[in-house]
Amino acid sequence: MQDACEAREVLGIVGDKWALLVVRMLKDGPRRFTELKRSIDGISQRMLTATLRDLERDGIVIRTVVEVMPPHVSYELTTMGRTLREATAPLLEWSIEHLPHIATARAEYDDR
Amino acid sequence: MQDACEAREVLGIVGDKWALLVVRMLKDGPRRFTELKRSIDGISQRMLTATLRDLERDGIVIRTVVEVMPPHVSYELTTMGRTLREATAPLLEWSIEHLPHIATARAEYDDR
DNA sequence: CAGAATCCAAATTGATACTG
DNA sequence: CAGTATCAATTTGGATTCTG
Repeated sequence: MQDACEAREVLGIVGDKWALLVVRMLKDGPRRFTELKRSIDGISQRMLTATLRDLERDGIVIRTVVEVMPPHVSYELTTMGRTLREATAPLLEWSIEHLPHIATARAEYDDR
Repeated sequence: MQDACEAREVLGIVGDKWALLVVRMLKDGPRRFTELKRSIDGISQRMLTATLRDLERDGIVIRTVVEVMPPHVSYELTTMGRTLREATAPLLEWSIEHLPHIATARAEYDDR
């Protein structure tokens, strides 16, 4: 299993509780910190900050300070970030297709 | 963002630290508990048990007690489990392709 | 607005020992 | 072999307060 190492590394990125949610929010272009905060239900500003910094560190998002009045901070996907987003698309489709089935399986399992 | 809910649910499955690693180990057919334990480096037997139970509960793996001597327990992917495995394949390819780039980005970031 | 810093509660996890 | 049970340690995360 020579690629087990790769699999684990990528899990450090996508396995993060919020990372893929943030990537998804950025798929249609740049978003501001507050926009992200508002649109990702339940995320604290602490976690959003941490998630964004990790993604920035990994070269998946770019952080830009926009010097208008009032100034704000904009985040957008890098080229690599967009390829990541594309690579996760099948997973989202899978979830939309199978989640009902999973709910059923789970309910049956819990009945026993 | 009407599918945010789906995205979050699926993260509850794939976002698990070990789940995808287990699914990957099962891609070529059934494996026994101990085989999985050995081949997934660093997993404790506690975590393997918990991960397998979650996957079983969600209808992604099947647990079978094999009544030979000595008896053992076999795990294999369900049909749905195999579709999940296929849906995660692009992500693995992505990781193999981009991980070096991520390492670079990370190193540069940390230098500052 | 976009964070940083601090504090604290809760959830995860590993190590270990035990069992049918 | 394939777990379960328990405990301790670490991590994680939320709430809150403060700042350029």
